[in-house]
Amino acid sequence: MPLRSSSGPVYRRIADDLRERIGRGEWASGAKLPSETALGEQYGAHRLTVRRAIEDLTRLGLLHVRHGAGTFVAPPALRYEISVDDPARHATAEGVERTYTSLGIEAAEELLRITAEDDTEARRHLELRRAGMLRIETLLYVGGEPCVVSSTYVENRRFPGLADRWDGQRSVYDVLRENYGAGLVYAWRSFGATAADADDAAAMAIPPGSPILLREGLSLDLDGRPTAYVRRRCRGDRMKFVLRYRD
Amino acid sequence: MPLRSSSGPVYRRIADDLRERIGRGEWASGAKLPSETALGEQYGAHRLTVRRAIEDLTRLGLLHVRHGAGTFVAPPALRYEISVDDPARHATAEGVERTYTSLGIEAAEELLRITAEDDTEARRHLELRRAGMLRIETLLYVGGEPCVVSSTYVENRRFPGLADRWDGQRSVYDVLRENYGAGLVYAWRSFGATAADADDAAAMAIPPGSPILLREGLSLDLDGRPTAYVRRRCRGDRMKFVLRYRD
DNA sequence: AAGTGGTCTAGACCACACC
DNA sequence: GTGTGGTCTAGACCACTTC
Repeated sequence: MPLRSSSGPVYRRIADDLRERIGRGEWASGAKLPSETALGEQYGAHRLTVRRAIEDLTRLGLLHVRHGAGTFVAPPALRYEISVDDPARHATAEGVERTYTSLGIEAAEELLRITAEDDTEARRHLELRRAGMLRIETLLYVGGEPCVVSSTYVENRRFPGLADRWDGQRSVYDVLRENYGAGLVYAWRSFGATAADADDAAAMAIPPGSPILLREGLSLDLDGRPTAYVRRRCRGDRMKFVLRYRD
Repeated sequence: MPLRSSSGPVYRRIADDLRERIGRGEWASGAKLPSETALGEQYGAHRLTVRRAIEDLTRLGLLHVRHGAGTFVAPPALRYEISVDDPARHATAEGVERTYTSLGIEAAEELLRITAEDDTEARRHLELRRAGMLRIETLLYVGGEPCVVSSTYVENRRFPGLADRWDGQRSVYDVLRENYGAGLVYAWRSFGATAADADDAAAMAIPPGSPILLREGLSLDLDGRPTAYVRRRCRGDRMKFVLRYRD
């Protein structure tokens, strides 16, 4: 099989060709591609060269690879749209889980771990003069898939015994509110993009390096004191935040 | 040199070790690492295995590779913070360039091309019953670096001769306003994450697969008719959008 | 010209999924 | 067990930067 695009490295020409063949419908959504070895024979290229093309298309979200099973055409990315438009509605910081379920999206939050771990960014935002933070890590399943890893940082001495009072069933915000009487409102949220590190990748069952939507935020207590800094890492192919100005 | 972390693939252990050595200050920010071959000898691994580790760290933004010159420790990512908090201030859709310069950030927009190219997403948002769109592609330099690739879609027949009236010096929105009297306001904007494809990578001088912050938006004319759909692809290591609720 | 990263091939072995 | 992807080595040649 001759490769059409005449210039550039072989792996790119293979990627372009695979892309076109998928676009033409040669393999339907969810269908299994030939093995890497077989594709290598088709293109007259080594398996590793084909592999490089497949890796690139995987990061772009066009393919999905399952170890031992095969390489598949990824279904069109279904992105959950989360509205962040109405400051009033979001003045009260609520848990991620509720953010989704209130939109009619099936979601469940799981507590991964609570550790005493300092983070320079968190410390800066919480305006702490000395160390001593708790990091609460949770994993959010959306539509049955692990999609969001959250790290919430709070000052340790403001929430003594927090780890023990956790039943794993309530959101971070609810626990802070109910056990410590801390009312929380958002100060700001931010949106960025980064790559999945090994931990993110393992937690969300995606290849390392996959696009991640980085969602940070700071919550204040009712006295206006910085209280909780959260850093969420969301699967880029599943999440989307929308800011509506008018209909 | 023995590798510390005892489990997992070699390339990950090398990546972890390099990360730690950078953290310890063995190489300062901007400093040049040993060549891939030399690192391979240090770790007793093949050059390609080292290379895999370097690729991962590059996507994470810790390293920066220059073909023919070497591998360098990337300076801490400087992210430009763009406020999207005040709907009133942004009611009038303005060009990207002005968004940045009004924040005191050096920015310059360059017209790449105008083509007649249909896009199903754009067509849906613009609510067009039939094909016939213009795609205006621009590249925004921020702080001297190419950081944002924008595609703006408008209905062709609403803006006849648009390509000819372009002097390349004004923003898309200004051209639409001044030449066609189209007042524009934002309807919504959205934030997502994806990977750089080959085109994005070439335009912004980043490796393919790098994290990209995807910023879409729809503008309406004063009659409330969908008029311009824009899709911006921003370097994930340079951009950050902030939504402020209160100080 | 020398050094560096970019690409490609060849072949091997391992880990996992499915039958 | 068989087939699939995941990792690793060996060695080659090319393209680019730097001198």
